[in-house]
Amino acid sequence: MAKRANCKEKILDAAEAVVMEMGAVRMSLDVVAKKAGVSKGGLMYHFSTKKGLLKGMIERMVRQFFADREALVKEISPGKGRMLKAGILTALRPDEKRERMGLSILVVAAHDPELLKCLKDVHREHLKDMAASGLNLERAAIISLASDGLMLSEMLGMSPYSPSLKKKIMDTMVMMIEELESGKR
Amino acid sequence: MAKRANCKEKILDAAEAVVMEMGAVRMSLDVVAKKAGVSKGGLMYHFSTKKGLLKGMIERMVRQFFADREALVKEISPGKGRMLKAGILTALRPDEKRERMGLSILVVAAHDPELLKCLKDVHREHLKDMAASGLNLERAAIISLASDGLMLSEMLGMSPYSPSLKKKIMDTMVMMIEELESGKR
DNA sequence: GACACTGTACCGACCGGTCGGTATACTTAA
DNA sequence: TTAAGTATACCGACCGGTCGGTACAGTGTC
Repeated sequence: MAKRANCKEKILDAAEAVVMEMGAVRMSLDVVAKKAGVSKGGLMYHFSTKKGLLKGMIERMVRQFFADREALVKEISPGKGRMLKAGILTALRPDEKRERMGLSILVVAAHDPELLKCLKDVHREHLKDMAASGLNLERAAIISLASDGLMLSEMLGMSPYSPSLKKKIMDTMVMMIEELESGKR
Repeated sequence: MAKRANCKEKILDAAEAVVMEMGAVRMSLDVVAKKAGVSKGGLMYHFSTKKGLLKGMIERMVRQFFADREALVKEISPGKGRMLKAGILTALRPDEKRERMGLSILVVAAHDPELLKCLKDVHREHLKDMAASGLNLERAAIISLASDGLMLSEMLGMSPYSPSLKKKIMDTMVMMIEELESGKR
């Protein structure tokens, strides 16, 4: 056969869809396989354990986040806070991809929290970038954390912010980064 | 008999401990019962379904958060940002109780996300308080979100911040609230 | 025939939930 | 005083079903 270079992607998509529709604890291999339109054997061929599937989910998520940020950063005028802005705008962009990203974190956290260590590495690098950017570290971290908080709250379905207020908050975040850039504090 | 007013509490403690030790998906009724030192039947007597147990977990968590904040707010000098400060300091106080609080959110999110709606209500009320406080709403929200972000990141084990940096970040948050109070911004 | 898969049947552990039963304390009323 | 009845708290065997994982016999393509 060999026509499926994207078979793994299809399975990963299915896994996210299952989590979205049925909840994190109900993401079993059988239902993911069915959703992806492959047999259980087929799924096991690509991901030999459930842990492998979970790992595949976060790794793809991280890859996708970096790719999206990469694409966005070009549209932002240069400055010390450019990367921070791009990160926030990427994480908070209101689309289904972003929603699925949160779900991936949730399933993995529920099943095998140690797999999230790779996200810790991502955050650590992010922190290093911030420290090197010349912005006030604590204040930059707070803005970055606020973005995480908003994303995570939405993923848990407990964000009380309307889309319009969310938009205003995002604008204010960008403004605060610019204040940091100008040293105004 | 009647000596056990705290039997439910004991079970809730056990449930949190199980999540902490074994992960959210492994929190089964059998192991919670064993951990609590009661039989399965005993557990089912107090919480007739798993959903009931989960509900008990978040409800206790919310109660505890408010009680702790209530106690803390008295120690903070009056001002428009008093409640916000107390909330942040309560959510971020580094102790085991706080750690367990995050875990409760995680299990519930994994098993039955709709039970988190009560947290949405809590946040909504919090937002109303902020709007009424006279502080700049977007900026106050950002600080509050940063506190959520830090707590949630820690709960997921993906916070890259050292305790000392975390402390500095918390201090900066308090400082920013005071800037907001003085209308400097 | 080697490779890249698919489909299905199956395993044992574990899941949430039920059920019949027990022990103890309190209430009632003959 | 005591026997009967009621309510509360708890036990643990058990049920049907689901889980992650295995085994293996195909199947179409190079």
